[in-house]
Order: sequence, then C-alpha cells, then structure tokens
Amino acid sequence: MSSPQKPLTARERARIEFTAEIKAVARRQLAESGAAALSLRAVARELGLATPSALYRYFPGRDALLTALILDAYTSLGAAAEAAYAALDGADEEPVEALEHWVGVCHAVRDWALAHPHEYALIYGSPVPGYAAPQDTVAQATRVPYLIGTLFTDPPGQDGHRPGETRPAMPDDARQSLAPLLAGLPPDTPADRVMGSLMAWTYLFGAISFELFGHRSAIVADPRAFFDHEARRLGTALGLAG
Amino acid sequence: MSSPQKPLTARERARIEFTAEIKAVARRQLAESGAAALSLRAVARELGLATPSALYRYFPGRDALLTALILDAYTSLGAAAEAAYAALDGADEEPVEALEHWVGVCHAVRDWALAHPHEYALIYGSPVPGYAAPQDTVAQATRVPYLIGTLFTDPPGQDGHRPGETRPAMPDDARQSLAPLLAGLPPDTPADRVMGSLMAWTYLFGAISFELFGHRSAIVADPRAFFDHEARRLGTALGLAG
DNA sequence: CGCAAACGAGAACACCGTTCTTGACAATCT
DNA sequence: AGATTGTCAAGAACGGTGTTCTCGTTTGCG
Repeated sequence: MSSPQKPLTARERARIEFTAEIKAVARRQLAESGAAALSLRAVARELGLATPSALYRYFPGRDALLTALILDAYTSLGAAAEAAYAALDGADEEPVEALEHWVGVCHAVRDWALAHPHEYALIYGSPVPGYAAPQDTVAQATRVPYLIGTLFTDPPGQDGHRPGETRPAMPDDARQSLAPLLAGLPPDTPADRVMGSLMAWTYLFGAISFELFGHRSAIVADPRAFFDHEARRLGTALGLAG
Repeated sequence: MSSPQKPLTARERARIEFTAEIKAVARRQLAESGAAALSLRAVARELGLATPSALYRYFPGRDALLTALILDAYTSLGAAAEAAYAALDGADEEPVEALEHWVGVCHAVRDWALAHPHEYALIYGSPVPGYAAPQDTVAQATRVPYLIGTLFTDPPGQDGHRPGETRPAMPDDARQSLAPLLAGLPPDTPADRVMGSLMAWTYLFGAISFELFGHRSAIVADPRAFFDHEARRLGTALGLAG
C-alpha cells in the first residue's frame, strides 16, 4: 500500500519511532487506569519530556491520541479473532464444524477483552467524545463482524442446510432495513443468514460487555463456562447446528 | 418502608427539595452533553450558587452525584419496561402471546434508551470510576432482567411447552455456573429457561448498545424495523414461539 | 435565650488540555 | 561551506476542573 521509497532520513525514523513510543506509554496508562485517567501531562512526564506541549508535534490533541489507540485496539482484536479462526481451520484434517469455529472465535474475542479490558471499553463502551469514527477505523472495526459473516454464510458442508430445515422468514421491511449491507455482498447471499451473523455479532459483544462491565457478577459463578454454553446455544439457535 | 414521622422542619424540606433540584440540573446537563461534560461548577452556576463547594453539603463529590443519576436512570428504565408489560398484559381480553410480551418490552427499553441516550450510556456503557455498584442500585437494576425472566419462565398457556419440542440440553458446568441465580428462584425452575431469559436480556442490551453507540449506522437503514425483526427472531429462537 | 449544627461564600491547591512564543538543532539548498 | 528553512523541546500562560479548608451567617432545638 504505502512506503514506495525506502530511504528515511534520521529525523523521520526518529519521528515514527517516538510516535510509537508515545502510543506505547499511553496504552500502558490506559490499561492501568482507564481512558478517563489518560493525561497528556502524565504521558509527557513518563517520556521524560519537561512539558506536554511537545506532544502536540505528534498528535493534534488528546482525542487524536485516543483515536490512535482505538485504531490499534481494533487491529489487535481483529488479528486475534482471525488467528483463532485460522488455527481452528488449519489444524485438523477433518473440516471442523461451523459451530466449533463460531465458539472458537467467541472465546478468542472474549480472551482478548479480558486481557485488555480498558481497550475493549474504549472501542465497545460508550463513545467518549462525540462518537465520530474516522474512516480509518472502520476497516479494522469490520474485521470481526466480517469473519462472523463468513462463518454464517459460507456453507460448512456442500450446502450446510438440511433439506427439511425451516429457514426463518424475513419480512420485507426487515430485509430492506439491511439493504446497505446486502448491496456490498454477493447477490445470492441469503438475507436470513446475514441476519443471523449480525445477531451473532450483536450477542457476542453484548455478552462480553455484560461480563466485563459487571452486570453479571452477582449472577454467574463461572463466567467462562457460562460464556461457552451461551455461545453454543446461540450458535445452534441461529442455524449453525451440525 | 420509610418516613415514619411526617413533621419535617423547614430546613429538611428545603434540603431534600434542593437535592432534587441539583439532580434535575445535573440530569439536564447530562442529557445535553454527556457524563464527561458534567461539571460541578457548571451545576453550581446554573443553580445560582456562587461557588461549587456548596454542593458538597448535598453530595460528597462528583462521583456521588453521578451515582445518584445512575440510580434514577435504572428506576426510570425499570418503570418504563414494567409499564409496557402491564399495558400489553391488561389491554386485550385474550391472553397475549409471550413472544408479543417480549417484543413489547424490547421496544419499550429501546424507546427509553433512544429518549435518554446519555443516561443509557451511563448505566450500560463503560463504567467510569471504578465500576463499583452500590447496593441501592441493584434493586432497580434487576427490574428489567427480572421482568424478562418471568416472561421466559412463566408458561404462557397452561404449560407453554409443546410435547414434541426439544428442550436445549444444559451441561453440568453450565448449570452450575448460574447456581447463584438458581438459588434464589423456585426450585422447580427449569435451568434452560433461566438460561434463555439471561440470553434474551444479554441480547436486548447488546442490540441497543450497538445501535446507540454507532456500530450499526453504516449497516442498517431502518433501525426500528431491524430491531423489531431481531427481537422476534431471537425470542422464537430462544423458545418463546407460539 | 444560647448553643450547636447546617449553610453558602470564598480562597486556595493541584491538576488538566491547549495555545503561543522562544531558542537550539538538523536538513536542505545555493 | 554558508545561509536558510523547518522541526524540535521548552517554557509560560490561560481557562477550566474537582476538592479541601476556613470563614461568618443563619437556622433549629433545648
């Protein structure tokens, strides 16, 4: 995509290196105290800078730094989910059931969220500034839902649909409501499967948000076992059954 | 419960009245600019107070004020959901299907969230301080999940379960994972139905959060039609079908 | 009436993000 | 090589924030 020329002046190399260093320190403080506590002054202090104004050479402001962290978080999460999918896909000779793929991706996303709770809150919690998602982020943000989509729309076997199985009906207004999405998909993609993948995507992050934000703490004793079961039951309920 | 004595001195009356006034102003500013922009100084200014320190006579700090708003939000949301349920229950002579109850409650919760987006973000977004939920809030916070629970566990007809219907299996670890919840329920409550209500609860707020936080804006054209369809499909998939 | 508690005002402290100016340094062009 | 251009960290300053403490004043109670 980029970097058509290799020669980088020492200034440029130092600049991108220092930019990464700023992000690393900021990510550390974010992971430690949350987004609300991320302070440009504290970042500058930890970097040995005598003044926070020096950071404005690299980021236009605090929100820009947070946006950069958001993009990195989406990238990291997307990579984790895709890696889990690839691992399940390539390991066994026997093709793995679609349900197992789904459950595996679910656990990968949950594991990532548990490992990076504040970064998860940054991208799937309440949007802090004015919830303006730059165009750069959507490419990374769509990696997980896209992965789930292929899980639901790509038939696991030759067709993946048993002859006697009842496909859920989709009223016209519901089908039209996701026209913007269907327009970008192969024309023969069944709308009910797209709907199923969107619902699976919705549920996955609803469940993780509930667990991470404490809405379940008084209710479930073993979060991982509960999550595994809910992922399985939702997957089968949405038509992934083997 | 409380107020065993009626006589209130003028001081006390003025105090509770002014406390309510503070909350009203704070709620207005919250609805206008979000929780991050809620400032004690701005609240004091709007109340005509010359200094924000006066507010500390009524709330120990900014977080306490936010906690009070959280409790009010839970109360308001719970009342809205229960009112919608009651309206559906009492209107028709014919007993309404459980699925319709479920969809009605879903729309009530969504309507409330759309009308009070910042209050919704306050209670179902990322917890701001250290996500410590005071004991007062849980009574209000559990109203909606409890309502959904009765929807799924109370049989709509005489039993509500068709003879040939296959009940989803629950492995032991999954059943044990929600032991804390089952301990507080009638001993014959079927665990798979409790599981279904928890999943419905999870999905409901996952869907609303996605819509409100902009994760669907580029994907679905008619959010209400989409929401209605997903609520119906999830309800039937979880065993509410008529 | 007198006393103690509650009240609002005010100043102060320690932070914060952001802006602007200043002097030093490196890269580039002539 | 020398002059110039642009980048850099520094520093000071502004307006904003939550919070704490100390004041007189007012209110309610014994």
